[in-house]
Amino acid sequence: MAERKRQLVRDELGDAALRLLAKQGFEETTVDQLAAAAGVSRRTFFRYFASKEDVVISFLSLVGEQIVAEVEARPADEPPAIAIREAVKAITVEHFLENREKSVALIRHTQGVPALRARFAETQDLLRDDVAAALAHRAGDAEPTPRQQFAAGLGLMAFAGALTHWAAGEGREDPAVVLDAAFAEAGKAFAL
Amino acid sequence: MAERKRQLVRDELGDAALRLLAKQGFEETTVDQLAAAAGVSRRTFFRYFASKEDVVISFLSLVGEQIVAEVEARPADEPPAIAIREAVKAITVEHFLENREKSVALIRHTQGVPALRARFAETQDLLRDDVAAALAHRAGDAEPTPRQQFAAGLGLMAFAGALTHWAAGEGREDPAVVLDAAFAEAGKAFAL
DNA sequence: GCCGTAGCTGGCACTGAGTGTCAACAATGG
DNA sequence: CCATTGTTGACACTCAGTGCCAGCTACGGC
Repeated sequence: MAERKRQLVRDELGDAALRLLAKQGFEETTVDQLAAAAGVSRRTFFRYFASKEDVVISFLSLVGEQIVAEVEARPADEPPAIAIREAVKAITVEHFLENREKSVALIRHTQGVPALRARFAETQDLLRDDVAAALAHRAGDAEPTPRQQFAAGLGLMAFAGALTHWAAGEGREDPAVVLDAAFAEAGKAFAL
Repeated sequence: MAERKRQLVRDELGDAALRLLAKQGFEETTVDQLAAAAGVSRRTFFRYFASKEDVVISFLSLVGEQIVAEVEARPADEPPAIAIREAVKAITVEHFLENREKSVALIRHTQGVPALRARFAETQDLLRDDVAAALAHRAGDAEPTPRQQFAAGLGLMAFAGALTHWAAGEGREDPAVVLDAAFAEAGKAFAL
């Protein structure tokens, strides 16, 4: 129950921060202001978020964990491309359709602010390892093969591309359709 | 000629920095120490490198520029996968074979230090846009298509994978062979 | 109800990255 | 010999992130 309270505080803190960031811009806002906006000290802010970027990015990396779990749960004989596509589809639809406006704003910020874009690239890079490991584990291998790593990376690129496209259209399109299109294009990337 | 001198100073500075970083580790070394090792002030260091990570990464992003130029120079009817592969091969062989030890150390550091790995992911992300633009320009398009973006991304992933593999083997293998293998695997990433 | 203890909080001080500003000091050209 | 331009070092400053400690709360045992 202490765990639950901690999560509650964290949500509260994150909401206040996102509101302020949306109003002032990321680079123009200091951590002191974020803490003040939520009514806590700067020190406490850093007990809930490892960095200023973390407030924005943690949302994405939460999605990441669930994608990994979903990939792992997919049938072992399914091709990697399909497994990732369906995993991403399941999680995305669930997460992004509920609070569309917030998601669109979040994605836009992540694309537009250099520091956030960098952090996004970083987390995606780390996530790639985890997805590749999930693919390997699902197939009964101990170590991911290069091909599984490339599949994971390409799948996440398709995911990111779909997110960008979806956010550019204000989130009006059906995520499943956008994702299918992105994965189809990604699959033809190296077509001769 | 002022330009040339500036480049000279920059090289000198970079060399001294890399030597110290290799000895002490990246996180354990402050910018003050890097500056002192080269005999300049901290302020001057930042006139030549935008950040501490930049000393290590700028080498990679220099390679990036040349890859873009090489892609652009490739025949327009060549498939993207081949164009990127050959472009990367040409640049890589030229750059990494000459000073093998330095390259291996650089790659190892980039993989091992979280901050550098993050920066690498970031620059690769930016480079992807440039490579995609080069592909588009070469094909006569104004804007890169999603497929070209995925091709650029997958090509750079293959590049990075090949670098890792090559550095893991102390740089004893033939880069061209390693790259060909990586691109072959990458091409099968989404095979069904 | 009393008390130790465990977790959370705020305040403080500190390190280290990165930036703006300015004065001193070449080097260069007329 | 002088003016101009560019480079450098020094200083001060902001801000992110961390370590440390003292105070406060809540909770279970007695």
